[in-house]
Amino acid sequence: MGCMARPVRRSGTRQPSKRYHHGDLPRALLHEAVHTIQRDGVEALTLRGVGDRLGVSRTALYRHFTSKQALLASVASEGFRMLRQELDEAWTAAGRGAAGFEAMGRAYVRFAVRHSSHYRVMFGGHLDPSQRQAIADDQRANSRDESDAFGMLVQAIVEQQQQGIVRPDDPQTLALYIWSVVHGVAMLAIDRLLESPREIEELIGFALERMRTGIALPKS
Amino acid sequence: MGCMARPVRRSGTRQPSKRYHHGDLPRALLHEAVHTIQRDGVEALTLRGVGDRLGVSRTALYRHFTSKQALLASVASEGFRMLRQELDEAWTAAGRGAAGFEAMGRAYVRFAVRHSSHYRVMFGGHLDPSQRQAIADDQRANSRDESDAFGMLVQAIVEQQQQGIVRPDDPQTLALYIWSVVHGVAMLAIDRLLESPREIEELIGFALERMRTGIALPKS
DNA sequence: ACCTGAACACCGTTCAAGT
DNA sequence: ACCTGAACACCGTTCAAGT
Repeated sequence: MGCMARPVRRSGTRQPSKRYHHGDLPRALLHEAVHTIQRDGVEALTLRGVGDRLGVSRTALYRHFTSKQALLASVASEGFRMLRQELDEAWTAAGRGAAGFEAMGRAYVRFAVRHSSHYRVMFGGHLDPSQRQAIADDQRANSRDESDAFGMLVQAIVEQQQQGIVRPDDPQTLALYIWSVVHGVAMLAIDRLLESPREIEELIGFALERMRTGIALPKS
Repeated sequence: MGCMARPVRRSGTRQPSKRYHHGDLPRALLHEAVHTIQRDGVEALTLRGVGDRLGVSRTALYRHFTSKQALLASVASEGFRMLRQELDEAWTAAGRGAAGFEAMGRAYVRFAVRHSSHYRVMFGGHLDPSQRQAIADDQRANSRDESDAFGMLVQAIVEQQQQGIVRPDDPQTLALYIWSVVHGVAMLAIDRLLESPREIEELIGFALERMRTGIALPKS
C-alpha cells in the first residue's frame, strides 16, 4: 500500500475516489450491492458479505445508510435515474415522434435486461410504500422539467396526439397501458423465460408494432 | 380440548380435517403460509412464525416440505392451478370467442389482485429455475389436455384465428404479447400504484380494448 | 409415521469504544 | 468524522431423541 498523491479538493466539488477504504465508501457500497444482486440475486445480498468484500467491518455501512432497506432504496433510486436518462436519450436521438417512441420502448426493455438487478429492486416489491414515495418525490425534484420516467412517457404521448398519430384518449391511461406492455415484456425477458437476445428483440419488436396499431388514430 | 367424534375414513378418500395438530398438517402449513404472505409480505414469512401460529414445533414442517423454498414452490403451484381453472371457467362461461377472450383477460387480473400473495410468489422471482421447471412440468401433467395456463391462451388464440377475428401471426408470439399486457396491468394493480378497484377495472377494460384492436385481423 | 428440543451457522442492528 | 467488536434477537436447517 504505497501512498498516492491526493488531488486537491475545492469546497463543494468532492470528486469520487477510486479507492474505497478511505475514499467514497457510500458509492463503493452501492456498487458492490448492485454487483452482488446481479450475480446471486436480491435474496443473497448480505451486509456482512458486502462488508467483507470491501475489506470493511460489517457495521461500517451504518455510517452511510440507515438500514439495509435504505441501501436497496438507493439502488432503486439510481435505477430510476438511469432509466429516465436512457429513455430521454433514445427519444431524442431518434428524432422524437413515432420513431422516437419506438426507440423509447426498445430502450426500456434493453435497460431492464442489462440492468436487471436495478430493475428487480425497482419493481420486485422489495421496497415498502413509504420509501417508494420518497424515491418518486426525489426523482421529480431532481429532473429539470419536474417529470420522472412516467412523466416523460405522458409527454411523448401528448406530443404524438398533437401530431395526429395517436388516438385522443386520456394520456395518463394510455401511458399506463403502454407501460404495462413494456413492463410485461421486460419481466418475461429477465426471468429467462426468453432465452436469446434475438428472441427478446423479436418479441419487443412485435409488441411495439401491435401496441402502435392499438393506439393509432383510426383513419377517418 | 374435548374429544370430538371423528368421521370414518375410507381408504383413499382422505378428507381434509379442520384440526391440524393431528389432521392435515401439510394443508394447514400451506394455508398459513399464504395467509402470512397476504398480510405481511413474502419477506415476513418465517418457518418459526407459521409453526408458532399452528401450535406446532418450528421444525415440524420438515416432515412435509424439504425446505422453505419447497413450501413457497407449493404456494406457486397451487396458484398456477387456481389461475388455470379460473381462466378456463371465464373462457367457457362467456361462450368462448372474442367475449370469452375478454373475460379471460379480466379473470387474469382479478386473480392477481384477489390472490396477490400467490401471484407474488408465482412471478416475483422467489423461485429458482429448477423449481420453476418442476412446477411447470407438474402443471402440464396434471391438466386433462396437457396444457398449462399459457397453453390455454395459445389455444384460445388459434381458435380465434380460425374464426377470422385475430391476425394470422405466430400464436406463441401473440400469446407472449397478450400475456405481457395482462401481466403488466396486474403488476400495476397489486403494487398499489392503482388505488381503487374501479380504477383497476377501467385500466383493464381500456387495455383489453386497445389490445384487441392491435391483434385484430385487418379489414381487407 | 410424525413430531420435538437442542444445536449450528448464519442474519440485521445497536452501542460503547476506539482513532 | 468515520470505523470497529462484542452483543442481541432473530433466521433456516440438521439430527438425535421421543411417542
